[in-house]
Amino acid sequence: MKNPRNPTLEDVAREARVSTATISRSINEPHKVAKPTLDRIEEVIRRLGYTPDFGGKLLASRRSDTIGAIIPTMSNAMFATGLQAFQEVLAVAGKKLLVASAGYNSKDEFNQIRSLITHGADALLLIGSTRPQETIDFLTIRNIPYLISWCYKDNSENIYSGFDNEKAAKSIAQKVLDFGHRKIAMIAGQTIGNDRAASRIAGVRTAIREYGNKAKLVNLLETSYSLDDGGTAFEQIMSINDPPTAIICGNDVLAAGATIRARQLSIDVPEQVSLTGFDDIDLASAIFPALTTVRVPQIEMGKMAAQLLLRLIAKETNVHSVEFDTEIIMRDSLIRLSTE
Amino acid sequence: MKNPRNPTLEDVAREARVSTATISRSINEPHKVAKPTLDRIEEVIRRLGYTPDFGGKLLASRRSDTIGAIIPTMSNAMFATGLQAFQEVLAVAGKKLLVASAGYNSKDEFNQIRSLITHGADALLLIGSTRPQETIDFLTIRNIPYLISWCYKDNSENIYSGFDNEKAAKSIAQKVLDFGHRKIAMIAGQTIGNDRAASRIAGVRTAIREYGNKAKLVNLLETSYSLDDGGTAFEQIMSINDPPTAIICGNDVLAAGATIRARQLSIDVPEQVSLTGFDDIDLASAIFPALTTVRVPQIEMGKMAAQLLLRLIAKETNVHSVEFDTEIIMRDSLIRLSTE
DNA sequence: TACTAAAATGCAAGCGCTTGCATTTTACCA
DNA sequence: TGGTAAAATGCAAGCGCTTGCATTTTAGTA
Repeated sequence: MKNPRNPTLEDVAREARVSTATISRSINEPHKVAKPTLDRIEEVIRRLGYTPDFGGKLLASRRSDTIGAIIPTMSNAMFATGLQAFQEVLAVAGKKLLVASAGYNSKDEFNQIRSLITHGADALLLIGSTRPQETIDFLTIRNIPYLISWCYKDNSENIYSGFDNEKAAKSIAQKVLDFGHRKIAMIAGQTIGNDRAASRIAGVRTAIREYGNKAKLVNLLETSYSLDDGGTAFEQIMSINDPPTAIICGNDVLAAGATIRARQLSIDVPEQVSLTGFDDIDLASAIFPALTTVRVPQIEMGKMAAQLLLRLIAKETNVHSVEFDTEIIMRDSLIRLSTE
Repeated sequence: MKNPRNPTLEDVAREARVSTATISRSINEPHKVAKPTLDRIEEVIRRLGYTPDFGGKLLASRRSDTIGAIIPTMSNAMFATGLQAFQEVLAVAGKKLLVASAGYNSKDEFNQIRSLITHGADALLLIGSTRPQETIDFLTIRNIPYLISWCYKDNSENIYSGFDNEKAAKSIAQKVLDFGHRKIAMIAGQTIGNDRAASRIAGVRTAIREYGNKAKLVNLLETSYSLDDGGTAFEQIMSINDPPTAIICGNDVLAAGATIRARQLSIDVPEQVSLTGFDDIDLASAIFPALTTVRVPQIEMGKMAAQLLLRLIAKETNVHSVEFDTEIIMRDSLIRLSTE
């Protein structure tokens, strides 16, 4: 995609009366080049408008300084925010971000992984911990450094920068139980290809089971992540005879959708039914009533992911997973049930 | 980042008893290779686990199949959504997306442009139409195909996939005027390095001026794009003696922030003051009262941007700008003023 | 069967850069 | 001033792939 011909190292070398090796070093290891030479070279580079050719550089150095990320979608503020933080840290280290999205399909993910590698990614950021053996084999055989985010497992095979979805979900469910709710429903995300959604369900289930047989998960719906889907699920849940007093939602978007639909149906949140979210995106605090939700450290997670990955690329050995804590943010959508 | 040594074209060639040229063609132009040969090659490729080396390929072909995008930030749902759509179209064409963010700083933007080119981008997606001559010169000299999105200008020098921010802002201001509002304020985004924010202000100004001297822009505040900033600006605007009856916000986030703050201050929206947003992100319909706003075709814009860019890369000649229409979405935050 | 055009394949010259090693220059010290 | 180590620079061999052109093979026709 270049012009007639862009200046090459050789052009610069000729003009600056040094060898191409020196030019290369002046760019990559300037401390190894004498100051006057450096100045002269810089002047020529500027004058000629030289920029290194990526292909040549990559071929010779076997390094693209590019990191690939495969996320479900940027449309979810959750991932977009984390990815932004991730990218900012990379940028400081002079690395670039190659983005691919795979929805929640592991077959797509594998293709995207291959494609990112084909496009030169030195390392990968992946979301979620379950994937087909084929994918894992590919990563292993090719010896590709990768890191998993948005979840955490006590699992020495992989390196994580994330949090324990199950534990977090359990904690919000316990809070709901603490507040006196016994008839509980859940609007979860689609679990196919999404282990986070599955873990969140598991967490809620565990909390309720451990509470004993007074509490019950009266309804569990899986749905896609959109405001409308959340609303539809809400409507369905509330249309039964003896509706739950609290609905735990798999994320804030679903909870927000439920909130909106509740208003349309003149169902009072939280008086008639309490609602909780998950993630703590902007939406959670913007909506009325503001969502009680689980704060997930999206930005910290993204930054840490970048830092760990950079260390992995630098061939550091003692790189370990980082687990983040989540926190329940009390707002207005969850109330204490006075009458038990 | 590769293992001891990954198989190369030569390895495959030796094993399949053909030349490297044939292997190359079997991958890139399979129709030019005889069926039996093709089969044999494919078998060897699979057996050896060969994948083309990006550096070699790029160096020889001068094409990375990678497109760079520089956006202010992915944290704004606005851009994240558009970028997601952009990326999806590219993916279908086998291109990858290299992402950089530059905030609203044109100096940063220039650096990011250089950096993306250095990292092999074949073409660029840029946001906004004003940039320093230095940047434009670089793009021109290097003959880098690029496309501008999120705005539109009648300007044959560049190719746009966007909408006219000024016109759109003017339309919402006219709507506010139509609804009987005469004392109007505006909470705008920072205009430094952000021509969209500036255009939106200009549009509002024009509408009010054209309306005649009965209407007045009583206050105009520029602020960063966050919920809190919107709230602060709102509070400031409403704290004066004779506050406006309507506040036009530069985007939905600011309007949402204003809405939240209004509730905290017990100021009734829209009874005491009407509010309008801009962009129509999820937040706009999720908040209460739902925002009357300007719908911006983020997804269509992103898709079209990708399509145009692909054609630009393919060296098509008659590639022209596409202007999208915006639409006012009437919801509840703007009411008609009964008493004039 | 001989001839020809088309299809298939091979040849080999790069593409622009990095880097280990060799050589030259500089800086410092006695 | 000569000697030495360190700093600066140069040399040149690749890195793995694409592609224009040349050559060989195949298929079709008379």
